[in-house]
Amino acid sequence: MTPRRRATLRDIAAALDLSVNTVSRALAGKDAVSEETRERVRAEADRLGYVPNTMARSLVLQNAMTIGLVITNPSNPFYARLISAIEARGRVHGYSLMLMVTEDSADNERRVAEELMRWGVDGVLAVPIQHGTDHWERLEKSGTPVVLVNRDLPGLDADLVGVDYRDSARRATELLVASGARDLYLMEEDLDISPVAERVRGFEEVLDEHGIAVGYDHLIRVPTRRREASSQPWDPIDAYEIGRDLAQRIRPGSAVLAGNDYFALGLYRAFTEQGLRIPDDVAIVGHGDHPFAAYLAPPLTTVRLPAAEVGATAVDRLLERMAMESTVEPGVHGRTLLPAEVVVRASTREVP
Amino acid sequence: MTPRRRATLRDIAAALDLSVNTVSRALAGKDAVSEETRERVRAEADRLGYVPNTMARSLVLQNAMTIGLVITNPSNPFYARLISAIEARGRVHGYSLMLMVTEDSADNERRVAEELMRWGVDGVLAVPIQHGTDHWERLEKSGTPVVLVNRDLPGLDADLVGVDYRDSARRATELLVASGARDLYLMEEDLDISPVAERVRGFEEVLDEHGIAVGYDHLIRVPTRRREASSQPWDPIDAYEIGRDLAQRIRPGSAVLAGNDYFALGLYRAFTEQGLRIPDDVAIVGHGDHPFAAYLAPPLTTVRLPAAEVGATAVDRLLERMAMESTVEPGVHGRTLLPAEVVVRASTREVP
DNA sequence: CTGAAAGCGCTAACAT
DNA sequence: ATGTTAGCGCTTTCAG
Repeated sequence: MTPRRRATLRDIAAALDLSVNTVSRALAGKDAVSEETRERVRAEADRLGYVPNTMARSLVLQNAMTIGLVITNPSNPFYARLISAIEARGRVHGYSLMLMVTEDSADNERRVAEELMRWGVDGVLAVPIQHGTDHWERLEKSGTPVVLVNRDLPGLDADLVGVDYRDSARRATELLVASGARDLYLMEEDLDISPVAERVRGFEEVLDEHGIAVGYDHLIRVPTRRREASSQPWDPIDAYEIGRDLAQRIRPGSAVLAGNDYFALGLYRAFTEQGLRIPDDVAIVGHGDHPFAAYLAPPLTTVRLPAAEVGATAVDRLLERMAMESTVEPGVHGRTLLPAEVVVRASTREVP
Repeated sequence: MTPRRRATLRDIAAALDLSVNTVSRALAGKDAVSEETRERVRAEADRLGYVPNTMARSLVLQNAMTIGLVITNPSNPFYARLISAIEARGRVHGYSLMLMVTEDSADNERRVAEELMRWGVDGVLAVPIQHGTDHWERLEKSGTPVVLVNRDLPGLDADLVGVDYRDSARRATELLVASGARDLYLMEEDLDISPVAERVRGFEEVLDEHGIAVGYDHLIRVPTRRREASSQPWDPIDAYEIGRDLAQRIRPGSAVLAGNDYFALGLYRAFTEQGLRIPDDVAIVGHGDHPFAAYLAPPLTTVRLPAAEVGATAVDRLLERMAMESTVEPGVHGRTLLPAEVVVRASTREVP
């Protein structure tokens, strides 16, 4: 099989003794072409296995029909679902997806932002790390709208579509307090990102409202492991080790709100090993509602994140921005926070 | 901020009163340019925020510097890790990733194959479904090499990089037999794909070698749920329901080999609820070594899949094919199966 | 060392 | 209804 060159409009034109232009219009379904010609063109295109060249088309049309997605780690189930949702919604509108993975590295992020510029993608969806805004600004200034997803980036004037983590933390904390917990812990990844900050805020607000003192050790930051590419997003081992210490000094009827279900997983093991009963001795609430959450013993109460909605909404927002083109006025960017739902299962005590 | 047009070579040339050509060579680092000119060009490019236009470049160079990745579902943790690994390895070689999601739909697969042709990607990595080979063949015939990943596709003359599931099933089954199980079940998704077929083969081979009869009901096919986009890859509920029935008729000292860890998860709950003890009454082995596996009670014995290696190897193989270009001889495609490792934990009985 | 010309494959004026 | 011309941004002969 000779890997032959792809057929072009010119090939069709030559075979039919027409101009390239006519062939183009015939195939594009424009009006100024006789039905007969159109048919002949279609037939010849079929015969030649003609496939339009998107790059050439994009070059002249000045639109890439592509959106860039910058994500930290596809192995995080939330981001995996986000990718699916974004790809699906993009395709509906005829857009292809260029995927860039940063692994939470600042260098990577700069590099991929640059690469996206080179490609001239029509818009960018990004889960940003917290190291500088200039590469995103350059993108925006060159006319490529950027929509932040899940994580906010203070200092950058861009749209955001995310989850209302402050509210989810509030509701989870309320649940814990209502079920009798007076000794509450919040376990979060030691990363300076808005979802963590928002959850801390919601958590502390509720404790404050109930007049519950927040001790210096009630905010547990789990050190972020250096992770290799394609690794798991979090390793429950960290939470497990912390949980073992915690089990020693924890008082009966306390509770832990975990920033993700993997932490909860580690805590389950740590507490169980130490003879603590869930939820009688310690109540636990996770975040993410990963598939395993409902199957733990006891089933984990957790916060279900609206991944599909966030993805679809982010694409829609980006499309709106793209439609606005040059008419972008600074300062009008919106933040959309979608509500998360607390799924009550058996790792929390009944509310009387 | 006026979303100004991106600066082009021509802008630089005009500003410096040079030809576009000279600017191009200066920036490309070609020799035939004086150091002084080169410096001036660089400075002006910087000043203008010049970013080369990859599309234009690709159009003339006839290479897209892009590889297409066609995957069924990013929410499958194995595929999520594959995506990371492929993206990382591709980037090392200067390639960007165009991601297409099929959700195991034949229509989607045809559509994305077509789209990849339009883009003129330099190569394609695909986790294929089992519905026709012609769209992949068209890709190959147009000069775009295709490397199959994880799943084989009989009838298509293409390279494959995957996991040696027959071997993993063999080893898992051997372990089960060695630990005393005589009543063995294999639980697999009801999908006609090579990984399942290979595991069935390995499973039956070993039983056969040990003179253990395989009953008609020892191969449990779990019906594939119609799943929405961005959903979980498998819902443990299916395995749970089947497990409840199974618990009724299972004999002491039996064992189940599950095609994925989610099935194992459902079985854990079903068996535990029915008062069966793991591994004493039933031993269980999963596939995937998902993060939760080590944290179940008891910790799950499972097969760890070499996702990162498969991804990296697939990219390397694709790059080799791309280098061969037109010198492709049919029939020389290779199948590379990477070994998986059985991680023995506590859901299987000790081997005496 | 630099420039002029041609062309990648396609679309959009502007003819005819 | 069809053809001609021009050009998207870049690289590559080939001259000078």
